[in-house]
Amino acid sequence: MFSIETHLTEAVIRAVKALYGADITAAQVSLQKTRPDFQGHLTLVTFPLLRISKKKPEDTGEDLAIWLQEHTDLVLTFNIIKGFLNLIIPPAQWLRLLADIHADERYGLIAPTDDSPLVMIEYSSPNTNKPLHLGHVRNNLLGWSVAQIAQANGNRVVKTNIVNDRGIHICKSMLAWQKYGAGETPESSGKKGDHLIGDYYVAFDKHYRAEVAELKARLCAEGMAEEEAETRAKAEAPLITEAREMLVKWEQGDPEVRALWRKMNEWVYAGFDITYKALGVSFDKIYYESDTYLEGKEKVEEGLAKGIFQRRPDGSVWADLTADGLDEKLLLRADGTSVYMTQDIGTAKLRYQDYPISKMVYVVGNEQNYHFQVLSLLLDKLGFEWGKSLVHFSYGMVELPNGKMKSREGTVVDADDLIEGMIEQARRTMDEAGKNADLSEAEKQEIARIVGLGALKYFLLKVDARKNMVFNPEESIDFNGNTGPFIQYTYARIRSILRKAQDAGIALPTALPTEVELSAKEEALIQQLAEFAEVVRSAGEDYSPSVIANYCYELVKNYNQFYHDSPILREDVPVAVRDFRLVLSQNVAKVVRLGMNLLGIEMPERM
RNA sequence: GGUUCCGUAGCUCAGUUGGAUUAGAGCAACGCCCUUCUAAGGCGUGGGUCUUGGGUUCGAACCCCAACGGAAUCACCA
Repeated sequence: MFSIETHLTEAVIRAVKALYGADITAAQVSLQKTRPDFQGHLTLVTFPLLRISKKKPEDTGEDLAIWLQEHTDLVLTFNIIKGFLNLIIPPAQWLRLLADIHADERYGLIAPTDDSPLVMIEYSSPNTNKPLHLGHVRNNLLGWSVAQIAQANGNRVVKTNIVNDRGIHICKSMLAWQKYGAGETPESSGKKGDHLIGDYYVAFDKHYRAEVAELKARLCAEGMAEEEAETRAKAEAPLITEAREMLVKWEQGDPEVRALWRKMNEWVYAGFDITYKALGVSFDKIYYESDTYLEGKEKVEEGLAKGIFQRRPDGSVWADLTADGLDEKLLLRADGTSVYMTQDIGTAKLRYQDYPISKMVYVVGNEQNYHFQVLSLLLDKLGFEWGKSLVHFSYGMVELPNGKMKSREGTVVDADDLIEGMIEQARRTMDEAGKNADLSEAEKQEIARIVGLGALKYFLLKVDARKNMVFNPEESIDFNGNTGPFIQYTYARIRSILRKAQDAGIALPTALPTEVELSAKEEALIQQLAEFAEVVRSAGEDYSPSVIANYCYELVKNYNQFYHDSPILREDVPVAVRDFRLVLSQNVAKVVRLGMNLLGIEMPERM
């Protein structure tokens, strides 16, 4: 693919050789986009070259500029401000660049081949005792997007999900359902399965706390100190005791408990599937902790035999990571049961058996940074090739204006409610604008879905993933300004123009006119379009959907300015100009769509 | 206390292989622009000691050191 920057960089290297007799590398050529307040497209910063030229910045710039003008067709004119050589690229180069972009339906994206590296991306990984909330939504959208971006950079991608389907938390829901459920099912109640299970998790907590309060009061009355009474009550309340007994039965494979567990998990999965589908995310392979939690033991035993791990007198197994600057880490309890870390080792083992993974990416919140630091070391010690280079894609929390979401305080933002609310809001905005009168109800609803989800997804993905972010439920998510709908709207407008052109019998030119005068805005738009390839590359390198989001916004913002003062289909526009503008618009739409699709955001043809 | 991350406009956020006098958007506030390709748009006004203090250099929001403020983590929970 033709790139003005690449050619210019090479030319500068030759110029420095010719003028000053020195060999420099591409890395030493500081070429950047010219700032908007100056004349030019690209700027060569000559300060770093002064040591070579042994001349003043102005003279060095002039030497180089004149050489470039004489020996290449890349420089029309130039201006120099101190160490900044601003280059104006001839229009023919921009037209050539646009023609290249126009010819490539998937400009900027690299298609994977059978030999491409295999990247496995783990995301979502929910517990099965309650429905998904806003924090999970951020995880799911980031995971999906990171997978799309990895693929766009020429990797084969396997999306995976490890479902935490076992443990005391599920037993709590199961127990509460047995006690207070009266046989309620998703069918009988009309509730989504995950919400039904979540309700019983809450019910457990409510009754448990009542028991604790009662028990504590009795113990205090018997003369026990308050603090001790509270600890005792929490540990010995009948409900928690029963839940623990249930977990033991589960581990023993008690048929009745297992059957209930299977039934209730199925309800949850059915509920999750609806949410996943609404979010537009999916997985290539799903792992369940009930299948993997025993697998890690074998690996730990192996490490023990190799002398990587140590067994203590009580029988527990530890990894000593003090040499790596970390602590000692428990891998097996004294009774031989596994812990979280053991499970992750087991899961890694299974994945390695299933796929020839070259890189593993875990999309998991930043509260687990330490865990993944340890996991990386352990997997490496155990001989997993990708262990050392595993990527913990560590993202920040979604907070409310008053701080964290707390289920106790009922401030958890439910994923399903949020999605539904966004779609409804999109529909209202749409109906008020009244541009949808000729559409069928189904079409209206489909656009509302695309726009509502676009708003939600863009809102969560435009922010740097590493950072904690704030979501204000009162203000809700905007549809104006730097938002998904703003970008979708621009796309829909372009599509509308293209439809109108077609209706008027104007064929979209396959080849660009060669003789067109370009405005500065138009040249800048082509330049920006061309940058998409580099943006995708950089988003892939940094695992950063927000880079794509911000690029799309900037592109669309600039297009809107162009749109505002450049007529396209009006009578007085010369044919060559009209054709050029149609092609430019079409390619802006194309690139924006490709970019937004990498975020999992769909683009409406109308809105 | 140790480790990691963060601190940019009233609010939410861009801006890191250091670059140009005047640090950008959006929201909120206040103006202007629809008989003209979709006004979910465009244009404008006001709003900042880039937490603070040192250092590195031709040049620092960005790199280094320290302080202050906030978050996460340092579980035989997952």
